[in-house]
Amino acid sequence: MEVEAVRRFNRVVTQRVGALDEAYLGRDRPLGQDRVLWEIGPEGCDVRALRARLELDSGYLSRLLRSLEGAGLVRVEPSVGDRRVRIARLTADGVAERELLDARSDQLATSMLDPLSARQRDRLVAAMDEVSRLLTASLVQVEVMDPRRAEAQYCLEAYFAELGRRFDTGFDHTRSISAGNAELTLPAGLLLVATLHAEPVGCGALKLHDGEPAELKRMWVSPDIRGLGVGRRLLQELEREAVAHGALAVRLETNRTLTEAIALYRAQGYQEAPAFNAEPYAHHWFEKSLKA
Amino acid sequence: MEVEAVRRFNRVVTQRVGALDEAYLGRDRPLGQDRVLWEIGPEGCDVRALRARLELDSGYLSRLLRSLEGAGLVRVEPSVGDRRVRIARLTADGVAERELLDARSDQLATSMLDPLSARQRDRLVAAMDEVSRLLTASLVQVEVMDPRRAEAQYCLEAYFAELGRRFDTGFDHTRSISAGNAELTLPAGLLLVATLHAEPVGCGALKLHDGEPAELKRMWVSPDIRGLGVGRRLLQELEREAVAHGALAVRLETNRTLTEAIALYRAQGYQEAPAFNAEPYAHHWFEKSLKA
DNA sequence: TCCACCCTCTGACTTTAGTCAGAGAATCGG
DNA sequence: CCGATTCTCTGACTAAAGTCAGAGGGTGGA
Repeated sequence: MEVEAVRRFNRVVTQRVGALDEAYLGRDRPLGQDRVLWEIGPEGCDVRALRARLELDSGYLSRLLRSLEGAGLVRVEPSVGDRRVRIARLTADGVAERELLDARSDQLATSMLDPLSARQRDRLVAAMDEVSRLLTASLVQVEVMDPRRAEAQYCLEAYFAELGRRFDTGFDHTRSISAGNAELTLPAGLLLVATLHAEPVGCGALKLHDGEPAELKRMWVSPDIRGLGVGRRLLQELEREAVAHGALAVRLETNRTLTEAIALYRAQGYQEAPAFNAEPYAHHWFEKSLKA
Repeated sequence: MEVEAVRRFNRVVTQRVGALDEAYLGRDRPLGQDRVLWEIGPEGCDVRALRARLELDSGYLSRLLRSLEGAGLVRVEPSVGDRRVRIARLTADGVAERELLDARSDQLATSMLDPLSARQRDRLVAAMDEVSRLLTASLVQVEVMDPRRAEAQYCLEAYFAELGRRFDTGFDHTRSISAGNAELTLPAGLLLVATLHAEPVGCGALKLHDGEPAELKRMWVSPDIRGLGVGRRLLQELEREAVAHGALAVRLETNRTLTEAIALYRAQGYQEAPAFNAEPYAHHWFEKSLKA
């Protein structure tokens, strides 16, 4: 049974990784401090970002930083731009401690591989990779988002930038058919954004036309997480939304350089169709019926 | 790099499993209490065993049990056989709570699979299985052990019992060539025992003969963990020990029904040889040179 | 300039986890 | 039956983790 296997996995892994984590890391220092030390990184990091990434209470984090400062591992100084924000930086000692943590993490990893034969090692590493990838994939959340929000804007800009890089002709969005913020807000349309750890990693939009097929726009997935099925999920969610808003079909146009996207559309049942608009950057037009 | 992959795995998994563990379990009750509640099980369990399995301080465990008793989830009563020992049993409420925990663990597992496509799910489950298996394998420890210790005796008895079941003729160890406790203690010989979480899961022994090949005896691996390479590890360790004690070769006899063992010997470079003793239960004799 | 809001910090808590030293019953071996 | 040992429990701690309220500077828009 699938659930059984997952539970067995959870048990074995938390036991193994958890136990070793404690054995190797956080020996001299409480684990909380180590996590902060690690997260600050060699470049330094402002306190606000630390709090967000580690999900710590501001009072608690402040205290942890105070301890690290006391130990001479960290300096906290006001940011230059906004003097409410403070930036934590590692001292030379702090950098050294962090490297020690790094080395210990390596040891930990090695200790998991050591007792195995070369062949088992290869298989374990491959399986771990697979698990990492797929668990990451399962952490991605897809939701309807106001296109004016920062995460949405980030995706749209990344999308345009990528088109600019990939199209033979470059890309000037003022020449292309529009899909502005208003057009991507209900009832005119909507924007889906995929996030991973609250960071935007993909998007896809729909323009709704009463009685006409819905138009699919702005499909983009961050290069960092391609191959995890996020594009497929966005597409399926968009189709669900289209149906929910009364569309009987979806259609879209795309550029010949976007080969993964074209493959995705075909795999999801989209049929190549004659041009239904005059998008100057398009080479292919697709359509899919959404009738049950 | 292998170590990189393992570290990425550790990071992703502790984040994912750890975060969800806390979200789903231990909501009403501290996690320590939940672990105890779970470990007691529907049958009840004596306090000593709980302490060993959860590796808890006796005072601490006692307090946890007191809290659970206070909440009406657990009854602790003296054992009938030995009245120093006390047995913890779940009350009706306790059983219900434990089932709730169980259901939550299932939900947790489901929430990991849910966002994935059927194909990704299959791959994730397969990879998790592989990781569970191989991490379990890497937790197995092999060490020289006094054959009189309980773990050693457990293995030897399990070994005899299995021979009894598998040999066409049954097995009476008084008719077989001996390898008693004294013969498996240095300098006459030695016994290796493999343990997983301090429980014996396999063994293998060596009888040393000055100037003659060492004799390999008592190779056994618990059915629960076959296929994890523990047999191979035992065999390799035995060969190392044989070399360390001056043997230039190892030899062994075996019964035709022990097909996995025979395959293992062949795979590890053992050559079938003429009978070097009159073991009544043997059909095959193997030998391997240990010269560098 | 004023006011609302941000960001970080301190002080004053609570809860969880865990350790250590015995006390007090029960058992076992001789 | 005695003494050593085993098992569990209580009391008295400590450390880590985390929460909450509010103080006190800083910023940015009306």
